[in-house]
Amino acid sequence: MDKVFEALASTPRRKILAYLAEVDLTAGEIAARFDMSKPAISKHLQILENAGLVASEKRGQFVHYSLVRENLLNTLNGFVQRVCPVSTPLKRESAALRETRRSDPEE
Amino acid sequence: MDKVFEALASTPRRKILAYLAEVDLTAGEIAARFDMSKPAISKHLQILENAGLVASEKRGQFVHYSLVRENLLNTLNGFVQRVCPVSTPLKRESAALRETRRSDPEE
DNA sequence: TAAGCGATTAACTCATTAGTTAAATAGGAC
DNA sequence: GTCCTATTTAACTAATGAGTTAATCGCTTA
Repeated sequence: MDKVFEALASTPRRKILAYLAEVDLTAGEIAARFDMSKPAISKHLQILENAGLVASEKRGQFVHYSLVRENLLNTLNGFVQRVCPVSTPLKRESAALRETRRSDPEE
Repeated sequence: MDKVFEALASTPRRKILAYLAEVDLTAGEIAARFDMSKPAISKHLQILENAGLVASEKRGQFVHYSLVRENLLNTLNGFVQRVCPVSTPLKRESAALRETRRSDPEE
């Protein structure tokens, strides 16, 4: 959880997540979208992966990155629950996502 | 938004928010719950207030701090929307909270 | 096998953050 | 006014984070 919030604290990292929300990308494709060196992006990707927010898969010489939505939702949901115990915020979202994944042929 | 995620990146600050979710507290009462100096807590509170996550009110020599739920929910909601556009996560929560506040005699 | 490209690691710099103690500010009580 | 308490500000230190360039690793292909 600490790692997730730590990872989310950086604007470029949140931007990476936003890109990956649209489509899976290789490290190079991600780097091309930023005005920043590749090693810098590589480090950001490591942090995101270490936080469980993205997954990487090496295919040939490319490394493909994809978003891991579940951990993000669970973490934010858990925190919101603790701080705003008024109702049940992201529960429906998480449930909906799990449902989506279950019927998703990929992955 | 950057400020919010920045503020949430610190464990003690998230803990402060959790305390304030239960009850309003003075700066001293908050500091008493941590193994940390008062100036350190004061700085954390400033960061939280600057991010719009807490509000302070000086009453006599005490400064009372309270949680500002709306900004937290809106920010997290907005981000989740961008990254998980699958459905409508925190919208109901925000709506419910606004409803609560509207009919709340306090504040 | 040599060249080239994608990606990461290494080594380093610079700026920022988190914490400290000591001092200042401001209210309340005597 | 003087003292005491609550809180913040100032000044400083130590650790961490974000970025750089150069070097390395691994895969592809000619």
